[in-house]
Amino acid sequence: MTDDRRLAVLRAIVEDYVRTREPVGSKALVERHSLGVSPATIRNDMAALEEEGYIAQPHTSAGRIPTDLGYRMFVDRLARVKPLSSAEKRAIHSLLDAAVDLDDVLDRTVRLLAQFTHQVAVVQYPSLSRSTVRHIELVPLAADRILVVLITDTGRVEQRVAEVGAELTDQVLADLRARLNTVAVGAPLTSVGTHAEEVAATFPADDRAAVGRVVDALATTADSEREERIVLAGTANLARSGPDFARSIEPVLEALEEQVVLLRLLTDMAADTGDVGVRIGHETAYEGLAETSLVASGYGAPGQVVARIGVLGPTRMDYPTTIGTVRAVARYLSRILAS
Amino acid sequence: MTDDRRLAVLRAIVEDYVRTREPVGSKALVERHSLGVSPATIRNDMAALEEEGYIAQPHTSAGRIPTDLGYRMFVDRLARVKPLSSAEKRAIHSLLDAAVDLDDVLDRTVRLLAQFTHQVAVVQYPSLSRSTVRHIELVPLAADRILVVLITDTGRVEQRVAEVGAELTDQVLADLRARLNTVAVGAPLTSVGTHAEEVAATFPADDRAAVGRVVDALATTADSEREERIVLAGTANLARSGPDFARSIEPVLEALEEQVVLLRLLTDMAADTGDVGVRIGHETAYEGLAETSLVASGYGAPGQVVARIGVLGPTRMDYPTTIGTVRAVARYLSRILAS
DNA sequence: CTTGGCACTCAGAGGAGAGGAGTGCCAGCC
DNA sequence: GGCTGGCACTCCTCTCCTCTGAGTGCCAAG
Repeated sequence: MTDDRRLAVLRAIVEDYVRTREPVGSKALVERHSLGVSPATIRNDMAALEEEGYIAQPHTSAGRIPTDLGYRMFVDRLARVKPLSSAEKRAIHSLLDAAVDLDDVLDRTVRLLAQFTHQVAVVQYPSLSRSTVRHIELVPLAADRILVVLITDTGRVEQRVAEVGAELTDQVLADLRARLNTVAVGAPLTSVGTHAEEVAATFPADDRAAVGRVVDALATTADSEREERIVLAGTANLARSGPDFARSIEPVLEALEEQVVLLRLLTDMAADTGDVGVRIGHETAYEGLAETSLVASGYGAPGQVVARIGVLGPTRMDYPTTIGTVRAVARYLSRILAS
Repeated sequence: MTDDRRLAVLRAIVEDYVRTREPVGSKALVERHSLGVSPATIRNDMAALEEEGYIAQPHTSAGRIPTDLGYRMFVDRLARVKPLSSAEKRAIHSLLDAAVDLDDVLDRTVRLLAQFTHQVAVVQYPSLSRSTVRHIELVPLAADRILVVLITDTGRVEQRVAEVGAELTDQVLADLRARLNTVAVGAPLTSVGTHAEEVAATFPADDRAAVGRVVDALATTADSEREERIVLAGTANLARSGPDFARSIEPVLEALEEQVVLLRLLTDMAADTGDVGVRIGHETAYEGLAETSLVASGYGAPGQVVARIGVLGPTRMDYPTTIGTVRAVARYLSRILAS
């Protein structure tokens, strides 16, 4: 028994199961794939694959189903990523090029991804922690209310209103604005807090308190942890995934609302490399996603991942196409943002 | 047969059905509610109620189920709105008071509403069309890119980047900013476009094109139609609604993604009055929501609805508590925003 | 108008049985 | 040694059937 054939069998099982959603048996396998051997031989291979944990039987006298490990093997060694159709490529171009700002780009992207993959799409906003400051603006709304606006190099615009007990003259405000920008522009957001406090310290005691409030607001705005955001689309696709997945949909919806879970997952994977990563079933280490896989990729400047996009669906998804789509969309998104 | 009793029967049917999710029969009715008559009498009433379209039978030899019309009657004439528990009131206070800005307030509100009602909660952002301008800010990002920020009296902050072909000197920009604010502050957003164009026309021809770009960006930002936003929470509650509702969940999720549908619904109802309104089943006039009801209320200054919040759930929901909750949360939200 | 009685209907539960897909194993063959 | 056909076995699934019981509509009497 050659190892090659056993892997071919595994691949065939995964492909057939993904297509039919039914356990696949030895006879059906030889019929659909030209493996050149008899069902009995395949049965031996299957027994071995089961022994090694790549496939499993729902019950005796049923065909085999890939396990998480089986999918893992498939993804790592057997799958050949499918490129996008040219119609899809055109759709990406025409849709994303028409976007007017960051919000719009990400919104269109996530919808596109959901539509292409027929699954739930996730887009993470460019992480504040890896961004640098492009500009800080202070806008007086009333004598004692200042709107603090923070603009990053990735195009994100964050704002917050600071209630500054005392009054701040336009003079002081202009001064503060100028100095903040001098110090902070180009610096990573993570350092904004300390930079800003240093600036605040140089102000006369009279204004110290009010300036402090403004600086606090700026610091919270720049606090990356709190401000991680994600956008979803295609949740209805979950319900369309078929009756076999119906049970799982509630916990998945829950996980989607608990954005924390998703964020941690996205951050964990593909943190290292910018390319597409896959988390299969239990690998997500989250109970609610035990029957779900996440295909995600970083995006941003080459070699510098600013955030991630991904697709969430049943473990029995079509990995080759999904991976291809996620990769293509991530690349195009990166290109758009770079311009 | 008195009309009173027939209505009492209808109320009993609705209440029991909502509680048990099973068709309710004449015998069970007299047992659970002290109606003082025999099952046979009730049967006559039920036949009449069915004749009038308030209840229906899933099949012969099953109990009765309220129709949309039955629920409508229940809501309009039979239900007594249930006030919030004091624990819930405390929860509202402690949670919403801790919010830091509009985004945060609405986010907390929608989560709260979902948690209280165990259904899908919707919050619409304060409509731009009914807001007035509090401030306009122009921030140069680069020589030819201007960030246009628009702040409304309802606390919304909208921004957009304008690519202004030519360069704009700080001088011109400051001038433009000052004049725009002079003209637009306090004016309704709907008039911002025309105001801004008038201002632009007064600039020297050299800058006219660049200024025009900025003004365009401002106008789109103020374009209310495009910028209606809603926030959702509790979609997982849909899946928790029980197996009888499982079929309906996919179209509902779809409707939720098609925010347009929801927006139209919200706008249509309670447009007139600020109080709680209810759309039941087919009354939503949207196929996907045929088995769903929407309970919504306006919020904002008294008599002046700036936007709406609501709850979406199976037609067989507990209307008295849901209405009570939505009303209470809407009122509290209004109070928070007024301060 | 209300009521008890009664015949009738029909969904749903439960069980029996047939069918069939799929398996594991073994003995023979290349 | 690996491959193959044959074969007995397992057990899920589907279908059909029956039976039960809740619930009804109607009627005649109170």
